[in-house]
Amino acid sequence: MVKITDVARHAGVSPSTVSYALSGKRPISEETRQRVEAAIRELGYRPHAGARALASSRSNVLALVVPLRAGIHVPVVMQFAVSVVTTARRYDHDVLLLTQEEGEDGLRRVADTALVDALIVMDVQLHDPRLPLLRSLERPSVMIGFPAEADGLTCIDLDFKAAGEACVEHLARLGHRVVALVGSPPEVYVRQTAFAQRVVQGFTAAADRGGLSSSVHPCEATPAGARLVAEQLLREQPALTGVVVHNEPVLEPLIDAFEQLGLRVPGDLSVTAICPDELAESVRVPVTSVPLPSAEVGERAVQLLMKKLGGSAVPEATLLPPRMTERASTAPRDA
Amino acid sequence: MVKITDVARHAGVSPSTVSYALSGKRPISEETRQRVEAAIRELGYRPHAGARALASSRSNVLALVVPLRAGIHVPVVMQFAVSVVTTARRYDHDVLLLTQEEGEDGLRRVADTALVDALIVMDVQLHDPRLPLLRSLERPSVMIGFPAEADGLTCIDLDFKAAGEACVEHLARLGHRVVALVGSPPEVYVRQTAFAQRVVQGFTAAADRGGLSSSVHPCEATPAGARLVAEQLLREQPALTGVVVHNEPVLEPLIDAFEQLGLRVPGDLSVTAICPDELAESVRVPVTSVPLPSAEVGERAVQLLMKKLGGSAVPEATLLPPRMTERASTAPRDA
DNA sequence: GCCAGGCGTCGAAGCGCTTCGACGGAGGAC
DNA sequence: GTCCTCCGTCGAAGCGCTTCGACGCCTGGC
Repeated sequence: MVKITDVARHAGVSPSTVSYALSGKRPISEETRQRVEAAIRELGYRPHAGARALASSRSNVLALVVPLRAGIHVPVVMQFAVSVVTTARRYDHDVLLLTQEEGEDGLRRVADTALVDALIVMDVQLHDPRLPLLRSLERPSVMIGFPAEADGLTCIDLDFKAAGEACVEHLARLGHRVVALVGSPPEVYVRQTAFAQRVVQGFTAAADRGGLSSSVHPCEATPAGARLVAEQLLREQPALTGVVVHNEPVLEPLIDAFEQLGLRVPGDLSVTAICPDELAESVRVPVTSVPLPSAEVGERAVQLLMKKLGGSAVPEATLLPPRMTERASTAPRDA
Repeated sequence: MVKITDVARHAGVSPSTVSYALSGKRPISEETRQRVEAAIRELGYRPHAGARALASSRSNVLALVVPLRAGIHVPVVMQFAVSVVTTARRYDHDVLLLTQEEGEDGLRRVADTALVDALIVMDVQLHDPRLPLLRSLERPSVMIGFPAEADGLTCIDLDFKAAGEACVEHLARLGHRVVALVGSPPEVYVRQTAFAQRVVQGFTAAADRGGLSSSVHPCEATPAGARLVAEQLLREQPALTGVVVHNEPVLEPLIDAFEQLGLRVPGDLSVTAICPDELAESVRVPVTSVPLPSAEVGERAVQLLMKKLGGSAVPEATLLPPRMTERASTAPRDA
């Protein structure tokens, strides 16, 4: 193994000079830097991560806790993860993967052993048990999602409440008076997953404000679940003309089910969704949607963490505004 | 931060004794061990990962390279990842997440900096450019998937060839004489992704052996792609009665398309798939399938790595035999 | 009763890097 | 010309842990 002393000898300088040339923490003359860089290249030098972590008390590794529970859409999780890793690399950091299963112990472990410098936590619940832990940790963290009480913590997410509102307002603008939200599976609400709750809040608030009649329907993430909800809606809400879907796997099956029950989209029923653009576009009837900008959220989460690691203050809450794309699934009522 | 010397002082022993009590690498009297453990608990001691890595030249971290290219089924990737993380934790290891995008440089980096002790690589191609790199690395690795030439490397995967054969043989046993394989999107074959190729080999070999007439059809991973292939099959293979699907997202849409074209499953057409059990079970007509045992593959991959890290020899190739589950989508021809 | 051998523990020497204080020399201010 | 400053570099001291050799003591064999 080639080490920093080898590089130093080869370049005719001291090890500390090599270190400073690498980190830029002290000025090094152009000429010396060149020699050092040449030596590094010729010898194929790679600083030892452990030694570096020990001496600098920085591991340049971030922890990412991914959810693996029922009811969350896996591709979205993966998009987050990839975006986090990619962004972290831009800041010369790596990403350690933790599963929800490891729970609080896992967080504490990687933080206390100095395996990681900072943490990103996904799938936050309104009253998440990890909140006090994150507050007590001596390392910065960012949560993707908003708990009920976020004092002293840093959170970022799509503004799901505004997204719910945007969907309803879009439907209201088109003249719809009776709307329904087809949401996540029941267990997601039972767990009080923050983002699901906020969609409901926004949906309901906007409907009330606009004087619309509204109802909320959890839905199993299967085609069968979709059919069930479609039938139920038809039965219980015959005047229904607008639907908001916040449940990725169910979007296409639900539209199929409506059509099989004789409701044309958007002729009889306008449908909007909160889901990735790819999904919205790939459905037979492209769906007017508010995408969850996972790539942006992941990137911004890492950037927040980097700022915190750099000692800067960051806003406690970052809510990304929803951006709706109109597609073929919504139309004016009585059009 | 509490360190090993604090623990030692508190327990009235030397630091090395604490270390040996923790690692078990030398005998320690029961009584001393108790005192050490008590001290650790009382002080909340956590060994510093970097220091440990530096002194022992073991980081207790594994690298996992996940694919993020088009045409691979994301939930399956996630299952692998979770299984790898979970198993690694059982062996007191953590997992560093690398994306395919980082490529060979990323592998070399984490290996050379001693950030990780060993590597797991997914989505192997027949002529994978990372092969020579993995051979040259001084750290053990395991590939999930089989390249064309695996000499000197360790590979594990479902025996996709046998899986393809099993599907055909099952159909042949039921009396079907004309079969088709609906496969992955074209780009997967263009890239020569190993597992996709092997399914084709097994499918074709078994069909030839059994004197069946067979054809292979790549398929875009969208409902539209499924419809296209269904129509094409109907047109070009009117005598077709058996289909093997190896393309998760397309399974349900394909069956829908067949039924809309007037073919009943399994009445007119028997369908088998290579896909996760959950998917096979969630389709309207539960599908006879060979599951990809991702959890087992991930677990075994980690175990192989642990053996290699322990200095033991391991088999170069581990092929997990396919296990078919019969469901409602297959029936005897002319039944 | 004496010596060999092993068990249990200690001390010290690193592992490879960063960082702090120091220092020589060059340049600017007066 | 002198003094001060700042730039660029060096040396040494750790960072917190593991591990190797050494050593004392207890046990057992004869």
